[in-house]
Amino acid sequence: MTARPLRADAARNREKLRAAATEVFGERGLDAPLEEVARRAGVSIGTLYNHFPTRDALYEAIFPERLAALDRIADAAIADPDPWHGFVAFVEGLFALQAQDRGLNDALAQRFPVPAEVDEACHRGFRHIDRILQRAKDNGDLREDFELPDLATLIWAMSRVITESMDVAPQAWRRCLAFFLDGLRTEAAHPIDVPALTEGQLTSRFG
Amino acid sequence: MTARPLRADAARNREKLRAAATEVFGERGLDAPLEEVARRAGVSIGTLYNHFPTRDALYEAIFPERLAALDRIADAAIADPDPWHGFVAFVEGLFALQAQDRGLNDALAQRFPVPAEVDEACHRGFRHIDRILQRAKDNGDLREDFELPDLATLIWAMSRVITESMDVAPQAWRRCLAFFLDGLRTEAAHPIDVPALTEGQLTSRFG
DNA sequence: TACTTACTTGAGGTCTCCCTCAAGTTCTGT
DNA sequence: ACAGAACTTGAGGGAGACCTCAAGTAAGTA
Repeated sequence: MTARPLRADAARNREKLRAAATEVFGERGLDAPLEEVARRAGVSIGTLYNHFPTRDALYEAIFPERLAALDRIADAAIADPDPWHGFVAFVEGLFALQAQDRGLNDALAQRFPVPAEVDEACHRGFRHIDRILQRAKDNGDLREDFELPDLATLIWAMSRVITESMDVAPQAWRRCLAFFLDGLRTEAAHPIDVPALTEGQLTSRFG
Repeated sequence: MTARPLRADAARNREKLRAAATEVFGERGLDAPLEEVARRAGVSIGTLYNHFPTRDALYEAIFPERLAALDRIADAAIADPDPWHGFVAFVEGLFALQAQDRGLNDALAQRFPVPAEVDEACHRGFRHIDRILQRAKDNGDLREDFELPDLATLIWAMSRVITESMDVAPQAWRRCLAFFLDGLRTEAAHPIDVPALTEGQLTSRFG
């Protein structure tokens, strides 16, 4: 079970690959060619496949670190004495992360099927987030009919705004978000007759 | 200059290609393989290139019809006695079109560079739209700081929501839009400190 | 009916990315 | 210093899409 430790050069290469993957996916998104990752790591494509037999294995090596950043943002949001402010800070922090990292943007918007492990981490995070929403609702700030799946659709929405505008106006997504947030306040709410996505609908989009 | 008329079989093939392209791009988006278009038209790939030497030529053959539908929706919106209702009907009609046609969705969200002619048609449409917005603002319904470029970002946003949810919940985008619209009412408005995209920023995203 | 010209065909070259594996290289323990 | 295990290499085969062009077919005209 306990695999014997990697040889020194192998460990070095593995780390170079991880770093290169973080860079490349961050810049070009999750569909970046693996040969670019290998090239940037200064290693042959064979070595890449040696360490990470599949694309998913690379994703798994990268995402925990990113998702941890997200957790920190969520924690801060929950700790915020003002629930609405906490909620706003959370979504702004989330999207700022996405704006910095095309790969994370792709992953959160689920533009590509993502390995189970990463997916599960997102779900754990999401449950965490439920508390942020609930707190803001209980305080009368966030409209009652905004549910967790609606946050997922907001992520889809913003993910495109981010990718399309980032090169030309890196802050433009904040404006779009501001309009949206103004619609999420209790006093702005008008009844909506379309139900939220179900958990099943959210997860069934891939095989 | 006045090209002599096409031979009968050629005219038939050209039309079959147009129809197939409409179908294929509608289902699979603007990046659908041209060989699929040829296959569906029951014609060889050579013939396709014969009639439409570039992808853009195909787009140009297809979009005028679609954009005309959009114009009709805009006209109806302007004719609406209630400016806010007209505005809402316009965006709902717009996104309903996009939900029916992945290709149009791609084109309006400018997911791919689109030929100048199509682009220009969009711009003409957009100026038209300015009146819809202005009317709703003048009537005190639409917040003053919502500008034309903000509609472009809304299109980006919704285009992703549409593609991601259409297979699983074809109406889900309406819910997301409803939240957004609630943020566009005058009485929901809170000041926003990020400026709208400029015309230049909107158009400079491609070479 | 036969000829000319217009049109169609699809195999095949190119490109990009995927992934594999036999041969070569480098580390590590003795 | 050596043997052997661990690791790396990159050429190469495969898949999918792009686009071209020489050879073949069919429409229009006399």
